[in-house]
Amino acid sequence: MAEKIAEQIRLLKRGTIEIFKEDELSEKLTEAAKTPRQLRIKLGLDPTSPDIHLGHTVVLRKMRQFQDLGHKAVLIIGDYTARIGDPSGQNTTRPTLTDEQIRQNAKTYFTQAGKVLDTSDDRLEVRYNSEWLEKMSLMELIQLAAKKTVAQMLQRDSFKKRLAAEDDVYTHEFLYPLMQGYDSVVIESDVELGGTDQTFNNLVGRDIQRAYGQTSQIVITMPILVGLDGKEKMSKSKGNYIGVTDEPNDMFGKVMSISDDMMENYFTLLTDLPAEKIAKLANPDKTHPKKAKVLLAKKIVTQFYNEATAQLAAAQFDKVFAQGQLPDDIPVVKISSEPIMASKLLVLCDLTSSSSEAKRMVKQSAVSINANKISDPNAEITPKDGMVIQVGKRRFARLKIK
RNA sequence: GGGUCGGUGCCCGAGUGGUUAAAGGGGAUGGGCUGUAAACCCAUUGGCGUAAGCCUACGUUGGUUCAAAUCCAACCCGGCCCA
Repeated sequence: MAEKIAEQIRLLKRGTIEIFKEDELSEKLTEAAKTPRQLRIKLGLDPTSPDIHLGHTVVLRKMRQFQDLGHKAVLIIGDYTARIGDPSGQNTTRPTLTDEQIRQNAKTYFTQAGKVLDTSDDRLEVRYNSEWLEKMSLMELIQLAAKKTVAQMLQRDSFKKRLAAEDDVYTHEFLYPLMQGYDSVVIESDVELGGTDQTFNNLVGRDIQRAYGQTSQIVITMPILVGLDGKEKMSKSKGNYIGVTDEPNDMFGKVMSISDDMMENYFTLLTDLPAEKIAKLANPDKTHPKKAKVLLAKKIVTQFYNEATAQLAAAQFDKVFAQGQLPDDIPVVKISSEPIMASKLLVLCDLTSSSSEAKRMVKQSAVSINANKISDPNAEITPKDGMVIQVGKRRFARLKIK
């Protein structure tokens, strides 16, 4: 029994940054196994952006491990909080969403999370926090706010930094940690998962639960996945992300574009490979980095599609980028056979966003027609069936005369 | 409420009457080199136009001027200090 629990802890610890606190987790797991009962594992989701990417899956994968051990995932859709705005202060101009948008986002979010999570009824519970927050009275809110001091709130790293940098910190931002903590009380969570950026909020949950007479949840923090640029965290707004719904070829290509020193991290957080194996793959003396990266890309594509698709994506990648051949699936653009100026043709094929950009591209010898580089943006092109226009390395269009 | 500083392109930031589509940096994109890696080198980075050129842009609105991101006024928004 004790051994089994130790084994579970070992598994659950993989890839985590910190567990508050490990011995409590061990107690909970032991108690759950004895009773028996399912632990309730909380994860808060922000439905302001509908698409989830690999950064989200780091935490979702951890959640899946808990599910596989028999526990229950409780997803909290922060629909109420989303209506107010962004707590991180990253982007003050973020538009406030309508109920309809939020609901829509939550729905797609859920579908996408299902690619990682076990969605069967006894393993997953989805709750919207408007369910209880909407009903909260001002008095109740004041009582909640009375549980924490201002000094405690100012401990939060992002508040501290922003104050030091003389950036804005709005009063309502203090309410987010409190509300999230209150979520934990309502759903009686045993464990809360989150990225390290959520550490403060999630720890507030522990205090709030205690203040409301509950046992404190265990907080497990996961690393923030670095985005494709290798610098900032993966996020949709920064455009450095791999979405779980990205096309296989796209997904594969994006993984291939990460820098070598990010590979180990990606292997650890995004695959189930054992640590020893990863160490071998990440060591350039033992494995050629390109080869290791191909494996990583295949593993990732396989997770969201299947192995055969991953193989195809790998073959396609090799064909287009290693051998410089054309990809199989080039978007077809219908066009009349009238001669057209090159710069206009590019816009028409949606290969550039403006004709000014098109002209620049041509001048920079980025454009080729049927594999022949062109240099005059004003050249008249006579469209032919099957003619292939290429801009840069990865933008293609095939013409079809209508 | 008072004082003071500020609001510039995707971001940061220089510019204080004309030579400003606006220095410099970051980012991004294209080319070279490669393994669509990193590093490095070169180039591009508002729109329309075949071109000459035209249009739009420095918080908002109005004004002064031949000419305004730059001067004036009012307003909106924010930081800091004081209360």
